[in-house]
Amino acid sequence: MEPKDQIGLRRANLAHVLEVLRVHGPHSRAGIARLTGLNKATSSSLVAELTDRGLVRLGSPATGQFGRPGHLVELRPGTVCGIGLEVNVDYAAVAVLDVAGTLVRHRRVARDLVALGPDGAVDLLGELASAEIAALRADDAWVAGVSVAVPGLIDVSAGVVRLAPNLGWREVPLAARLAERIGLVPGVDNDANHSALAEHAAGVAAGTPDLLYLTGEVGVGGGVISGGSLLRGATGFTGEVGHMPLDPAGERCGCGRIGCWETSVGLAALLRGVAGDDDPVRDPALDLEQRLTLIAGRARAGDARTLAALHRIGSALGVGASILVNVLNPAVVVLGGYFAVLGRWLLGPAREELCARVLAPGPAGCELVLSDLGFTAAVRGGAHAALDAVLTDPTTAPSRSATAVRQAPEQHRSTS
Amino acid sequence: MEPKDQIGLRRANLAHVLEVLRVHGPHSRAGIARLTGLNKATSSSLVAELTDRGLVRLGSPATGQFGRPGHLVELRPGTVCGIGLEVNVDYAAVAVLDVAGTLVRHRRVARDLVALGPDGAVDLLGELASAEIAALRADDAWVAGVSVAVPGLIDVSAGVVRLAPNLGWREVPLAARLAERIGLVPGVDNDANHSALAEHAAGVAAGTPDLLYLTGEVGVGGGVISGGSLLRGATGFTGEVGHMPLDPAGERCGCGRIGCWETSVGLAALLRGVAGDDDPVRDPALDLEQRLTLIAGRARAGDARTLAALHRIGSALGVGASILVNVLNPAVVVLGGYFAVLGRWLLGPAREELCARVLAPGPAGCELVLSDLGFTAAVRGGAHAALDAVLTDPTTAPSRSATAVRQAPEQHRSTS
DNA sequence: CCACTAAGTTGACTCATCCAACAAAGTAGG
DNA sequence: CCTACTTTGTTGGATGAGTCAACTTAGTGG
Repeated sequence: MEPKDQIGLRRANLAHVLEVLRVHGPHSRAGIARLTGLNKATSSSLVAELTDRGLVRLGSPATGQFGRPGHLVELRPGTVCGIGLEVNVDYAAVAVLDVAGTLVRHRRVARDLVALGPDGAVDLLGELASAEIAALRADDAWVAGVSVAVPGLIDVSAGVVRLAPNLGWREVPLAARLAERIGLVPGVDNDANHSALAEHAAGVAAGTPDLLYLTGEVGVGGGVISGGSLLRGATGFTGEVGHMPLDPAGERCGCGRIGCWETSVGLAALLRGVAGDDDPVRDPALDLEQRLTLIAGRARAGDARTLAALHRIGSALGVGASILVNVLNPAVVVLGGYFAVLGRWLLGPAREELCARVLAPGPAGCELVLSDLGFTAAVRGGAHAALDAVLTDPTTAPSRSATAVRQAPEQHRSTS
Repeated sequence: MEPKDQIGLRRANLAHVLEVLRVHGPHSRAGIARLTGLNKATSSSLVAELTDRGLVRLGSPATGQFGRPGHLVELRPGTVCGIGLEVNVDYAAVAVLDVAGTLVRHRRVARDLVALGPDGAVDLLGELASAEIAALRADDAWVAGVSVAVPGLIDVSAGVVRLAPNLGWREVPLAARLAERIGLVPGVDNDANHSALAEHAAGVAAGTPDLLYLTGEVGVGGGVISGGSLLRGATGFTGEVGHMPLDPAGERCGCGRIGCWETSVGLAALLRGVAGDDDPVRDPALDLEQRLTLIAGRARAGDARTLAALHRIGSALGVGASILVNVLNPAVVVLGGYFAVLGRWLLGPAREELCARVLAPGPAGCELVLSDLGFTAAVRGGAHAALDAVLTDPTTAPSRSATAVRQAPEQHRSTS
């Protein structure tokens, strides 16, 4: 990790320049030198190399007040991209982001993934990814990597899905299986972790070094970013917050235990709360978003039962979140999944409980916001995770001048 | 943080060598080169500089099997030391550790700190620290730093105790106040955080990059080390685990809320559980350790009430720990404070609940162990925190040859 | 006594950053 | 319109860290 070489030092400084551009936006080479603390000459040299690798470009001849105006250096859109994939219960998705953070492409296909099974899922994901990779290569862009979000317990280093209850998967070597289809080894991670990365990189909480992301789906998952990096834990299973035992007198959970947080804030609790057994919301022909639209409509119309249920869920959400806030002390808690869709009615009671229960003084512990990435957070996070490899080691991106001469004969290897 | 200079690179490599020696024990320069991936020549040069700074020394002429035997390089005891301080309700303590991790000195004085108040505490801590600093200077040792552990909410960067309920402190600028007495600015941190550092550096869980430390005192505190470094959170208030609301039908907590974890596993719960109103354990003349000895004696003797209470507490401990384990996924959970003293009776039921509730597959999530540092963990952790400055930047330690010539006239500045 | 092996040192070499001087490209004011 | 001023970006030389390869040193084993 720590550079030990001069070349490692160079790597770190290249990465540092990219980081500065990501955080502070376009700047002249002199400005970069000031921001990084490096010498002007070094800054120029670094920018030259990054330009050669297609990561930055010289933009508009900047707005100067005095003296010679500089040329702005900006992250170059379109040339170096990361691909994010997502599997979920009833859909799969793909997203392409470039280093500038712009969404190049996003596609989502509805499919019953449980019925397809792991084999079918690998086929589907492979197709989605291969199409994007081919399109990017045709565009002369370079693919920095691919990363897949899966709702379940993931062994990140091995690229294996250990357990994904909602998909019915167990011990699926997803990275290896996908690698056969797309020609490069993808990363695999939990969907909440990927979503947290997306929020950290580009969402409402962009740049916040300490944030907590909560997904509201069938289960409730958590992704934790602390000190600027994703918490992984000893075996990669952090953020399993759905089964916190919050009420010994509560209901039985799908996991077999009593009073798990999920039983009061999960999707099942929502449906149970707002709708009786023969309510149209439960129509199996409806998908998640249609149901949520229906519920939101009732809430907007002032339906008492709906509002009461949402209030109850909001409070329970606040109680559970307070535990996590006291343990992790994030600056922001981002609510994703269905929480974000119905957030308007959940946020009030949730904030009330949260603020009442957080021990840390000041308002710092109480910032609770809704994700603006909606259900796309996980895919986008995957793309960010894939891009992270280039952003921390820009030398992995191929040189566009030298390579053409020196590495041209080896092109086949890099495309394999 | 990241080195950007060659001199930053040098710093990082010096630190890397120290790290290797700390983790892998004494090695020859050639061995260090292999372990670090650096060149033999570089390794020699780095070791020479570290020797000059008093951080390492050449030890025994190593045990070789073939070829020329190397001289072992080892962390040098006694010359570069960190000082840890601790304030608690009924005692204050000081500990001195050297870079080799050996406890040079440990002293603990019983005192009613609540009665003394912040001013008295500053006096007492100042005396304890100054005595050690003077002794070390007389020994020609160099003090790398001082760090104080306080049971409460600490603003680490400002060195201010925001709130320490058990001490009755509020907004005490401890770092600044102590700096006046001892001539250097000490670090200040939460006692659980410091204890976690101690366990990470030298306790039962030494070297584990992901661990959770739980203190059993009047309150219950948590220190989290994840990915090899201490979790601090946005404002430095991580690990406030005592007030997790685990039972809506539970007892009222000192914080005013219902069913906090502390109400079932804190020291008050222990006393309530094992002893009636007029039980000798409640004799106000007894201090904590005497009470615990008494309780342990009864448990050993098979007293039914005591055993039942401990079993109940153990279970509650496991339930609460399971939440933290699911969120943080540590490899080890270390129990400190009174949990460690009575651990023999708590561990069984706690492990049972923990293993039943942890979602992560395999035995990884279930390792629950007792601290072997006992009530000294926090002070020791302070000393480790102080040493951390030198270990991450060895160039802060004064050169012993060049300094004698070049910096001799400036000696006064460095001792001020 | 002589191969053999591995440790540690030395001096030449590479390469990244720094430094200082300089050329370039604008603005402000007479 | 021209000149002083300010800031950008480049250039060539200096510093210094790490690498490499050859060499010396110091043991073991036959």
